[in-house]
Amino acid sequence: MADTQLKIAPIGEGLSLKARAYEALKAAIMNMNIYADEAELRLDERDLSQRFGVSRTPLREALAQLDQEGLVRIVARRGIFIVRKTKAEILDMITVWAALESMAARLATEQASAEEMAGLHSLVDRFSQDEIARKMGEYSDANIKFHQAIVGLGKCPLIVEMTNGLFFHMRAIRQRTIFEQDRAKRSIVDHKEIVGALEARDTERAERLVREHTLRLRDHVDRFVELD
Amino acid sequence: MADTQLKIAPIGEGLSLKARAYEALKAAIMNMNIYADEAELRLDERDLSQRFGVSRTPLREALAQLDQEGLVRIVARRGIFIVRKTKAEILDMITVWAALESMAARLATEQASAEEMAGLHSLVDRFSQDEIARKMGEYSDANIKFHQAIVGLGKCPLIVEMTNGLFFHMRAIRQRTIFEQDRAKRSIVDHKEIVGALEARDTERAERLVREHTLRLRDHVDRFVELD
DNA sequence: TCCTGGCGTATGGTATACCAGAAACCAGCC
DNA sequence: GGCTGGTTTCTGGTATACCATACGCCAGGA
Repeated sequence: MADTQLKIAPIGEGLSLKARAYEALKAAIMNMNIYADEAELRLDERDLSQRFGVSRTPLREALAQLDQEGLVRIVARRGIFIVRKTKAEILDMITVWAALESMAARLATEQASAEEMAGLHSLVDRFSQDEIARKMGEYSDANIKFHQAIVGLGKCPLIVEMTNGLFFHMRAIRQRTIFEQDRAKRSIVDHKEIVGALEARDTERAERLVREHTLRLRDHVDRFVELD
Repeated sequence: MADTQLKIAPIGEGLSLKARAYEALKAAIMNMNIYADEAELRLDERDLSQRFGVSRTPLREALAQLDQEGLVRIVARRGIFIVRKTKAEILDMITVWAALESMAARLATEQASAEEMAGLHSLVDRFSQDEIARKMGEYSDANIKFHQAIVGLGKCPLIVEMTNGLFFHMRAIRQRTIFEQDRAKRSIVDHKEIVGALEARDTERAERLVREHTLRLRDHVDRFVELD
């Protein structure tokens, strides 16, 4: 299996301009704090096409895709606007997330190997409670990684894809760190319980714990996060 | 509240060519039995643009959208192909459906009014068991309507939107009537139980019944439907 | 001062021409 | 006869010019 084959270097990026524009725009929107008051929520096709150095055509296709995904809204002859999710929409996304991840947990108890479970276990252990206070910043990422890991163990590509979309939209909110804050402590406990249920192959319990955990986050956001 | 206002007729279709092309293509694909052996799965931009009487630009945007939704697959310099879902993908869609609808049922027990529940009840009663044998053709539609009704009662627009997308993809398979067939009888019983749990506001039970009902369909498809 | 209507401008929508790569086809050599 | 190389053609990708409309500006009149 040694590389007797000649591996040609990837000359171009290999991606279409549309795809590159899409990724660039997505990244740009993600790295922008769209909830800041002074945020410029309006985009201009011609301006962007100049800055990217491509024509409007591939750019428009990329924007159309972002529009369909709900990141921007294109209004004919008015402009293209970066979408600020309403609180209700955020809550709905968390609800769907709960539904999908709990189903993934259910599947994981039937599909995942012992090794995969072990990997999950270590992911939780790495963040023992006392570390949290110091690593609060990192926690949010680790938290998402944990949930994505569970989703992955469900072995259902569609669920993975859909939750990735949801997580992306959430990242915009993450700026408002209130999101987890003093929920971190509780989360760790929840996560340990969840891993326990998964490893015990307790389907019903794993599903229930995951659902309740995420729905609790939903209630938390509902009560303490102010958007709109 | 009488109409003292002058209601102006909608002069044009009001829709962009892109939107119209999208709808037309979607309808065309839906009405086509893409699983027939002789089905022409290849589309041509130039040919379509001539037949629709619009230029390639709006057509391409419509196709790009269909591509993103998974109805077609665009391959650079190769062609545009109508997608035949694999069996694994169908099963995954049913799994997600189960996850979303069971969550909707959960929400419905908390959100839906008594009147709405009654509406659901009548929907089931209209299809008593003995009628089924005769109306087998209609059953599939009624079945989907029932499930959509439950999803609607959850009052979560995102779940509604997502399940609609899933149902659309399923319709292509419906041709192969095996889908329900001798499951109709069992379905009616299940549906009545589900309505019962919803009306009793038994959150956990409603969720469980809906999930199990749909996962049973999943297993049925897994065992008896042959695709690919 | 405020309303009104014309008109210019900005912006997304559409049409069209051209580009580049892949596949099919064909001629020619071994 | 079959493989090889070029060449043609078909197809999606990209660039660009033009179109149509929503909005703002401004002059004019009540």
